[in-house]
Amino acid sequence: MHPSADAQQVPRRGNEPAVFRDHLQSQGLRMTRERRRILDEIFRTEGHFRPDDLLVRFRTDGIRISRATIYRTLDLLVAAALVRRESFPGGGAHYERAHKVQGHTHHDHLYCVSCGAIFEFHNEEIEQLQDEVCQGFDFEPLSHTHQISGLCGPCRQRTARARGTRS
Amino acid sequence: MHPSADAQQVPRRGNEPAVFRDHLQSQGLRMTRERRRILDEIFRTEGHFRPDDLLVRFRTDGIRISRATIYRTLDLLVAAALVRRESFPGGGAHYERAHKVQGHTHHDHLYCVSCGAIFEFHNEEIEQLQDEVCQGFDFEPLSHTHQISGLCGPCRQRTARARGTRS
DNA sequence: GTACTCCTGAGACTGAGTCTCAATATAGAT
DNA sequence: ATCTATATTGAGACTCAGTCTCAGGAGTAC
Repeated sequence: MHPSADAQQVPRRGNEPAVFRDHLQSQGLRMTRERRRILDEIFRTEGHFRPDDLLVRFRTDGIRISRATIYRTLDLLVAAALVRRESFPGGGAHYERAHKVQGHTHHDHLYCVSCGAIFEFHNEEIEQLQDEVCQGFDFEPLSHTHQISGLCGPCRQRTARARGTRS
Repeated sequence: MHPSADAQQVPRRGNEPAVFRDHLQSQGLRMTRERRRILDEIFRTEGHFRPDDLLVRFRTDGIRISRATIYRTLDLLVAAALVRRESFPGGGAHYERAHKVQGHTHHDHLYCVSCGAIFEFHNEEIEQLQDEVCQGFDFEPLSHTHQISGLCGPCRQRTARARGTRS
């Protein structure tokens, strides 16, 4: 890959409004006050959030932005690769800032199907293998969701015992 | 890990009813006609299915099993690691037979955020690294969801161009 | 067979996310 | 700065997956 091209591909931290504007323009879409406010709100805070969290925060601040607009804008931000969507079994979608932006790391999840516990992990080798897979498909990875479901320590012992005793 | 224990851990193909029964018994639950029929129906066919697909198939065969029972049973099958749950952005959950069972392989997904195209991939090295991650957490992996979202060929060119021209 | 509980079905219910459409705001041209 | 074409918004109705309730039915142990 071209190192110079790469430098342009990875948006700098703080550069999100320009990236978003470019994405919108490329599709003939407009940067509106609502879209800018939603973007600002997301990049003002860390961590996961749900669409309704944004709605509540805006309401609290006396800003009226409709639920429909929030959902529509989140779709655009995901398409622009600025925001990442994550969904856990049994819940609505969560969103978070994309971690392609310089200086961020990201994590994936272990999910216990029995008790619902969530653990975070990060493995650089897996990340690299993913990129190789994508190359093979002429696919540009923007984000990913990697959840391993299974049984954590305590739950595992219970289920393993039950399975082992009878066949 | 103990190789002998492993042989017991991996259910043999065709052994699903016994595995399910054991799981139920271990929780003080019962193997009912409905649960058995749902299990049979799932293991009679290959591929993904949605809960309502089962509902329709049963209706077609003149078997009345309620939606509630199907959902409840799917939860139990997931907990017993016989069935795997997969959810794509913007759609309800899909289920499929778990692939820990001998003689099956499984795949993960590339998902184009722009056009919605889905590609399947399988990478054995990633699988192994996952297992290592799980060991580090004292976590028994039963299934996983690994989706890479991004841009496929045509969509990628459009977005990459838009991002590259202005900064 | 009896009893103790778990299980099921029907449909009401919940909550996330989408759609509609009239009113409004944006980007670009003049 | 003004104008115009058209993208965008808000409010709420709507859809649909999935959950809950509860009265009647059915496993399982003895």
